[in-house]
Amino acid sequence: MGHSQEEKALSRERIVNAAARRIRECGLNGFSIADVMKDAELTHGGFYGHFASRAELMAAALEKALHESEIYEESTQPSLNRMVRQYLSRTHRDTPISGCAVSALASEVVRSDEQTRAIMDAHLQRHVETISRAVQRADGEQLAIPITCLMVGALTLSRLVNDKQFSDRILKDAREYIFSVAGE
Amino acid sequence: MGHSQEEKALSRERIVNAAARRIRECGLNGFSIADVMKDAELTHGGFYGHFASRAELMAAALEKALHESEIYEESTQPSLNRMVRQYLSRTHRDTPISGCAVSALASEVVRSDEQTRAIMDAHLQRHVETISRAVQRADGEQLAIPITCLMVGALTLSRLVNDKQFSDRILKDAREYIFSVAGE
DNA sequence: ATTATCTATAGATCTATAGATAATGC
DNA sequence: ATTATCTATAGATCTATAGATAATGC
Repeated sequence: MGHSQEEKALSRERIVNAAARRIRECGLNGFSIADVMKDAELTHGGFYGHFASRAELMAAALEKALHESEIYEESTQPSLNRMVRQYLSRTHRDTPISGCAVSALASEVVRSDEQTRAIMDAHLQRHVETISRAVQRADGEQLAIPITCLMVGALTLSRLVNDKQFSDRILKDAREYIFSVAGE
Repeated sequence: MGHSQEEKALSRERIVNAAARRIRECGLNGFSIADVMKDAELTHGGFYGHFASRAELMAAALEKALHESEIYEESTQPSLNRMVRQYLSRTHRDTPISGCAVSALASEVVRSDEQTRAIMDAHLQRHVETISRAVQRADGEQLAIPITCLMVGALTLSRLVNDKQFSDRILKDAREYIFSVAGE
């Protein structure tokens, strides 16, 4: 049963973490509040002690999910090569639950409410700027958007196809193409 | 009330057409059977005279939606320039309801059932081959996948951002980039 | 006493089905 | 007589709320 304020804060964090994984695993509408609360080891009735609505949780969960896949950008400026190798890896393809939320949710967020779109929009703009700085070419600004679109598109499509060989090829062709254009 | 077999076939076509638009407008789970039947000017109880389940409609609707955005590929071999100008146009961005179903649904289909994924998968492979033939370069085969990923990614992200200027820039940078690499 | 969480449920919505109705077509 | 469609509803599921319970913290 309910305990200290400190424990409540930890409960809230568990709820947000569980939801941040669920949205990438099941999509924005592929799970219920009861599912998330079960993941967080709480009962679903307790949810509204933490959030006023499902929409409020979704906003917090999307921020969390986007921030997780953004962490490496906050350290010292990463090289484009390293970012691309990580983003277009088989490991990333096979673990969407902890991976890039843009790839996992983009086509759904397009149809979502204003707040949800604004959160992903802001993330995307920061991401394009990170790529822009990482491109070691005079025309880096012109390349940043195409490279970002290519990375997101390639990861998404590699997850879509059933044929493992073709999926591997999507990742490989995309990686090598980016290296040939903006490699070091 | 119910009439001839010919009328039934027309009813079925109206249902599939309505669903093919709905999936692109609202996503795979953003509408009910009642919504589709209303669009088709029928009552929702009559649905199961045409389909055994919602899943059966979804398969037919996805095939239809993908086929619509594929029609230009069936005519005489189109030029890459023309395909790119149409795909990465503001018109296409602003009318997802009749546009490319891959961009509208990719991240949802990744999490969908085997049949749904297989339908989009097959379409994607045909699409990559069409692009491959349209690229007028010796290394066209290596370019086809990156160009496809870039096109899908750019359209999706252009629909995501709120800032119209930034959205226009995504389309423009992606178009010009493809032209610079594989233009005629 | 306050509050974090739990149990139980109201109200809305969705898929699928049952039975009625009004056309078709032998 | 058959069948395409309609009306009505059963059963499942989901969000949100109400009231009970068992901790905390003055």
